Amino acid sequence: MRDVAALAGVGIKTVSRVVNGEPGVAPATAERVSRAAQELSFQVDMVAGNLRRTGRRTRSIGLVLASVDNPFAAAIHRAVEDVAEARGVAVFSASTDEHPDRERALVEAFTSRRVDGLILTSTGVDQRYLLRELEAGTPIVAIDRPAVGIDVDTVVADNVEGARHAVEHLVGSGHRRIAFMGDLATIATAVQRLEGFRQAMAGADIPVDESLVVEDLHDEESAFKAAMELLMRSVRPTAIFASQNLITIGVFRALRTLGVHHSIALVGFDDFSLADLLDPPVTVVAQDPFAIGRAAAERLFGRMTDGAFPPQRIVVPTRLVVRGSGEIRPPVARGNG
Amino acid sequence: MRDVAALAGVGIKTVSRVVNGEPGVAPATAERVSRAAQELSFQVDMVAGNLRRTGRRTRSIGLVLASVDNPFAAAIHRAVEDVAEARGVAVFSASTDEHPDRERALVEAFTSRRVDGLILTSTGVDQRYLLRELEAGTPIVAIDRPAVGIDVDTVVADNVEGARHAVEHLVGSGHRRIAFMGDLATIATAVQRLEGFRQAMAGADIPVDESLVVEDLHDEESAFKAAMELLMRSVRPTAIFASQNLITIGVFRALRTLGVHHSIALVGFDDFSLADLLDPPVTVVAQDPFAIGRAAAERLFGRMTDGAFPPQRIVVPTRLVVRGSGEIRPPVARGNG
DNA sequence: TTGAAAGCGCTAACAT
DNA sequence: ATGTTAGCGCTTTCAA
Repeated sequence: MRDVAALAGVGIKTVSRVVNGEPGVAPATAERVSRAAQELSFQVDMVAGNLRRTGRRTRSIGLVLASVDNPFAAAIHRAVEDVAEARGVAVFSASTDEHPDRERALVEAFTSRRVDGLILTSTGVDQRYLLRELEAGTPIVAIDRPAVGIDVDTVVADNVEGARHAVEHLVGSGHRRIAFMGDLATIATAVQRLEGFRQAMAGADIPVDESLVVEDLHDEESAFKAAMELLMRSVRPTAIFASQNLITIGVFRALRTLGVHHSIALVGFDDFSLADLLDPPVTVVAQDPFAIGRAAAERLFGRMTDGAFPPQRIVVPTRLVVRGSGEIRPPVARGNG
Repeated sequence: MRDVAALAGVGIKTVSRVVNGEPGVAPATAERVSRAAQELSFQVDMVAGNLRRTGRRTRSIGLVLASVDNPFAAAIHRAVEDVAEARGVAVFSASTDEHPDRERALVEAFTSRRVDGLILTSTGVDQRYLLRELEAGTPIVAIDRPAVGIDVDTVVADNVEGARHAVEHLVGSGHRRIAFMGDLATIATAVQRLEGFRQAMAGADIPVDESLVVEDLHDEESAFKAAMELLMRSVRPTAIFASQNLITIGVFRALRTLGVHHSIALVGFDDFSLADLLDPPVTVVAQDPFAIGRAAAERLFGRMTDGAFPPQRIVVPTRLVVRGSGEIRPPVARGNG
């Protein structure tokens, strides 16, 4: 920058003004500076600027996801990127794989790089370690799940309502023996979806058979095995509510493997690509990950300019997508099934 | 850091040594410093350190993808992250949507933040604007497609061979009227896959009917429409080779819509989730995006420690996954069909 | 093993 | 409209 200033015959601050598009430079001077910068193929060093910039901003944010390689998270990622890019902000991203230790390490990697804000999919244990950062003025937005022990903006799906809706849908088709297949109980959304399941059952005066409640699944494989086990019992469910993407697919594979995909109903939480082309097409409670990501990013940037109001909780609605698998009716009841 | 030094009663450099785990500090001193750091809840400011650090490293890299919201790119992303994380390096990521302008803007956003390296999915036009950065010592690795006009490490799939293999597979089932449905002709992989298609046809002495070669598709929608048009002609193909993920799905939807999914063969390039559960299950040439991402990241970090050998070209093999749709035989030929 | 001084390249604050 | 000076918080260099 010094060299550019020398070549253009101006002060260094003028160069700074020009390359940053700040006002208060005569067009002719600006032109001269631009030419000199071009000549020397000068590029600003934001790292140096970050050290002194107002508010100590680095124009970067950190995005902590369960895994970048996961369609739900990837859609959020894309939405966040689009909002950030429009503001000239770069995005660091990383994956926790649901490990609290990894979450902390990633957050520290980001905060030590002085990100201007953090969007976090919490692993659900305890986020009080973020208190200092929060007090220091770094905005934080929790997505998909609330953060524990800190009071921050939160953007989540209506997990309880969505799950209740799904189960009510099954009940409406006449099902009473409905199984719940859930994700890790450390994940807040998994717990909430189970709560929605219980609410729907209670609302229909159906006692929950706890042997039909399976938790701590996390991938296709474990869901497949659990569903196979469940479906090979003497008394099996007439419908299954799967609380997550990969679990839905694992359960679907089990239904197909046992040839009962046209006789046992299935509703999944979270939509997935090609669900409509399967046999039967899979009924799901669709989330809107783009809306979640966009809302989170907008909250985050909103906080940066005006941090003086209480944390908000934004609930993004879900939508039941009726496709077929969820409309299969139970076998005609004899007695009190 | 000054405060920590004061509290621990040591020099500032000693604090620096301790928090960075550098050798040459007496255990007792280190302990005292650690305690003081804890007390003041001190966290290093990497941004400040970046200004002076040897080699001007920032311990961050930039990853430019077609879109982070795309299963192929997301898998690459995850693999890159895992390699980087093990080295304490943070990853900036962003999406070009195949726009050269956006690519440049993103690359500049990253280089002005002084990333230690760049992994780039080029939009295929011209990457000579990276020459300066390259000469300045920033390692660059092109993934999925070569970069144009600069000589850098490159990690790609064996597009020509993979496509040829797919088409040979169709020819082996007796097909002669084989359609090619390709991505944007600006994308190098699309061109290479068409080349593989032509090689296979030439190898089997089958003249290519250019009316069956469709290019410039890019998403499900456009592929669906193009396939519908193709399949409603009086003389239609007996088999289709789809050169990309979303195109394969779009074509599949068209086959289903017209009820010809059991009579017209389909092979796709790039595997996708649930391909095995469709009716018929879809035969594909599977790529290995994790291997591509891992190889690219390892090349990148390799360059950082030893940049003195010529750029390498790493070709990650593909694999034909036979599932059903690609094994459908053509109707019995009468005459020279 | 430890510390003092210099300075990375920029931006802020304050002249002019 | 433009320039000057100080200093961001660290790491480097070099001396003790």
